[in-house]
Amino acid sequence: MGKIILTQNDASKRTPELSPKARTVLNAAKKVFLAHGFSGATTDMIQREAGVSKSTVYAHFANKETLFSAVVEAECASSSHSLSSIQFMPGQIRKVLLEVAHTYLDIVLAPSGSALARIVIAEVERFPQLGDTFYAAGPQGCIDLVAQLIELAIEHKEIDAKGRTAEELARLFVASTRSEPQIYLLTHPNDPPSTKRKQHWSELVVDSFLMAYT
Amino acid sequence: MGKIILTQNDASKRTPELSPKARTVLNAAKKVFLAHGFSGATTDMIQREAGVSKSTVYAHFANKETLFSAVVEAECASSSHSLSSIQFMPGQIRKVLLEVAHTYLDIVLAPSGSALARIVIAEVERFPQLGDTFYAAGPQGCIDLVAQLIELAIEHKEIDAKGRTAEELARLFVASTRSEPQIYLLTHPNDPPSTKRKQHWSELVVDSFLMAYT
DNA sequence: GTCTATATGAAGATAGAC
DNA sequence: GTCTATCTTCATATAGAC
Repeated sequence: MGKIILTQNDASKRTPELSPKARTVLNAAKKVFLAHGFSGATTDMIQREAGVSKSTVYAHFANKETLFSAVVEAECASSSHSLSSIQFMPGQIRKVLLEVAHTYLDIVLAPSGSALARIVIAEVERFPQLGDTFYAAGPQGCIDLVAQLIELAIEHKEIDAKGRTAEELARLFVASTRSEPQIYLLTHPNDPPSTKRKQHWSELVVDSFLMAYT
Repeated sequence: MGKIILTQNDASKRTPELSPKARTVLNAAKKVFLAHGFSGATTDMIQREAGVSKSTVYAHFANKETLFSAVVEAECASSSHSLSSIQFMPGQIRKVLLEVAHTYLDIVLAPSGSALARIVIAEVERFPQLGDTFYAAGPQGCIDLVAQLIELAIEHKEIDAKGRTAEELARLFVASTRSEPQIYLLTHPNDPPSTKRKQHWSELVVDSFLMAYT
């Protein structure tokens, strides 16, 4: 938990010097970039959305690339926040894993989550470091959390790793949870899954995982 | 098997009237679009790559959008071809599933496979039908194959579906296989997984699946 | 059908006044 | 710092000759 609070401090300390106008520009840029991607977005759109002039944008951010990176990094930092509150509960491993699956799917499948994945995947060759930032904050962050939960469950004899490491099991669990709903949404932006579908998928994943490793 | 041959016929019949010049343009466009995406690619690049003039491009394809769609559809049609040769073998379910996993990962993680996924994900809002085409040819095509294999395995008592349908199990298996290596590669284009890593992941996925459903 | 040359429009970035 | 007006570049698409 201490770790989690430190992460939050890092995030808010990363951009403490942003003036109100700069924040207005950043919020407008977030909206425009998430909706249209890097190439599809224009500085005119951002300028209009922010209600400022073109040169105000360039007064606070050197160019379009800098602004894009700032938007993506801010989104990555804030996106997986809701996962950090999940805690291990003895004797409730199924319930805990279901909560992880629900929460992670809610992040990944939210409009902002899928838009973030879409623009990072689209632009990672132009902005290589954004791939690291996204993967670390998203998939790897969730894997680390689940690995900790699984280690505790192994100690409590609620999970039998069958010779695998907790990290391997976590990687498999998180991948299974995310994969199918995410690729479907990324290829069908106008057909988001219903709550019922998300629940059904989470149960399939968790029950299959526990059948293998109990 | 008859079904597979029909699919091949459809694919080759879809563009039978393409003149040599048009095919030259299409191949050049494939190379340029897969490397730079839709917005990043310019008709100048395609023109130069094909060794023709600008108006030759427009003589065969109405505009940049039409050319892009043609490229993506051709790639989708040809990409998952190697999966179709996999057949059920009694008493060898682990071996068969490992072969599916290896083959599917080879497709998904190949340079052309990941580039295809990248540009479809990036441009699906501009070209909604390409999302359908990609998902049907890729993930869903693999799910259908695995569902058939699992049905046969259930008949042979090599798999116990535990109340689930073969389609659900196939969806889970295919998703687990693809997810982690794919999202890693899509966010780290210059760090493709080694053969050893692919093999290790395939074994983790297949063994976990069989532990749950045997 | 194919080429060269060009029209047209859009978008990133800047100059100069306040 | 902020604005209006403009510069410059570049990409799609077309016109007209062969």
